[in-house]
Amino acid sequence: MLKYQRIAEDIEHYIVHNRLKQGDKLPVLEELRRKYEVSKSTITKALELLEMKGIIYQVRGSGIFVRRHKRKGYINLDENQGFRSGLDEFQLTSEVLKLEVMNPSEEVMTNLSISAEEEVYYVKRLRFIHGQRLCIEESYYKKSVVPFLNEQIVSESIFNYLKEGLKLEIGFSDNFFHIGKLTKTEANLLALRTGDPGMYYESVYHLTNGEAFDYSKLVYNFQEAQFYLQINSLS
Amino acid sequence: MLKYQRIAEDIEHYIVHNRLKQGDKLPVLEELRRKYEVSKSTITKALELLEMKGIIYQVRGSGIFVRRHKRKGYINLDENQGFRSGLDEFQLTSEVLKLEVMNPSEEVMTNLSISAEEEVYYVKRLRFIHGQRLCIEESYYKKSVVPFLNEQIVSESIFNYLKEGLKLEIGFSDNFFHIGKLTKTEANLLALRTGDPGMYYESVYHLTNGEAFDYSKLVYNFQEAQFYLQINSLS
DNA sequence: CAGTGGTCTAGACCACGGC
DNA sequence: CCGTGGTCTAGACCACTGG
Repeated sequence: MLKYQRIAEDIEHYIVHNRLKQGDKLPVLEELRRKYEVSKSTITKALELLEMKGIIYQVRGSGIFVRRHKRKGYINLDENQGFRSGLDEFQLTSEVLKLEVMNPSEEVMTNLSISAEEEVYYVKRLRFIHGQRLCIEESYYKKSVVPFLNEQIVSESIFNYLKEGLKLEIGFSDNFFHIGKLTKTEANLLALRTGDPGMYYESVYHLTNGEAFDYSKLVYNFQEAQFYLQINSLS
Repeated sequence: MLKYQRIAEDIEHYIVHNRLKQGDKLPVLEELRRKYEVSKSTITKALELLEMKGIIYQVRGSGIFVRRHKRKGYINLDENQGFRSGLDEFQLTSEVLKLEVMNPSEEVMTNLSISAEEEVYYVKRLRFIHGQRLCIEESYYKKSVVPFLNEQIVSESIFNYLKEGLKLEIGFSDNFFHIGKLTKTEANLLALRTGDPGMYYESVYHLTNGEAFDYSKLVYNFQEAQFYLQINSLS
């Protein structure tokens, strides 16, 4: 593990452990530099990481402050699935509806940039949060990247398996969503009524080398799904 | 303007101007360094910025590549309002329903971290996209930060005024949303039916010094609203 | 004007990809 | 093995905040 990652982690732990609140001041840069015995740039890099994660903000001429404006019960879109699995705080379980190897449809071919010959795993799950129906999930994984899946893996956290088991390095994702009315089939699965509100969410996940390996389509239950998102300015 | 910002902008223009596509390779780091006559770290910083913005991705041992998986007609949540105003591509107009100075409600006090005495501007607008009703927006601006607003400013892009006119430096925002059914009042404004799907979106915008200055509540029309979001891994 | 964070440099060394 | 991006250092200088 790299120095700046270790330092970032340490500072994050420090914030959590000391129950620091929004706006609380952290030690100044020079002090951190002395504490960790690294160069200024390394500390800067660590703080930059924490800033991107929405954990702190830095004010020139003033100091480094804690950013903590989350609301309880909201799912963080950034750490959804592929990234920092912040869903641990939620009791998330799954019922596997389908698991098979297949050839991709046009839609899947487009989103994963593959040909009709390349096989994919198809996984359809019903996901529960605190025992309530949260969403229907249909995922397609490139078989060349994810060579094996079974009922057990798929009934737990797939992304955890991809990262811990297969050591896949996930780089970035493209996400699209809109609101609509549930079809009869969708409503049945979510124990709602036809025409009730639903959020339709699509993701394409890429490895660090840019290769797309997962295309997922989700339909969220309007009664259970609430999200939050921290955005930085990036001048 | 800083060196690394200027370089990042230049590279972005280069990508757009040469119509580079997803996966196209950019010149290698050393070449860019020579071209711009700066140190390696400065180029790295510029590329990091572009990476965060979702414009490129870098692969160690391989190169720098263009990332361009947007879908047309989707609103980018990152560059919504406060940030890179990418809404220019959409024909966005507003009808002002209300504009007044008032004392904050409990809800506004909490979200802006202010007391009951501190006055705020209240703006209610109906926003149109390509002439269609996109959303109802209710915004509260701290009067101490935004001392003046009038009908004309408010009928155009408020954030543009805040940045260009007032020279406010926006640092980050916290965003929350969920799905629900429209009330009668909401449905009337959006020309939909009571009980139709809607997306309820709340934002709190902060200056670079961490001070919250805008709390906004939006209700999106399910027929017009579709969003995208690029997420990076941030190990 | 002292304190604090931000930019930039030059250069050493490391880690990964692909031939 | 070589080319490529990533980390890290030490230090100079700059820009903003707040008393």
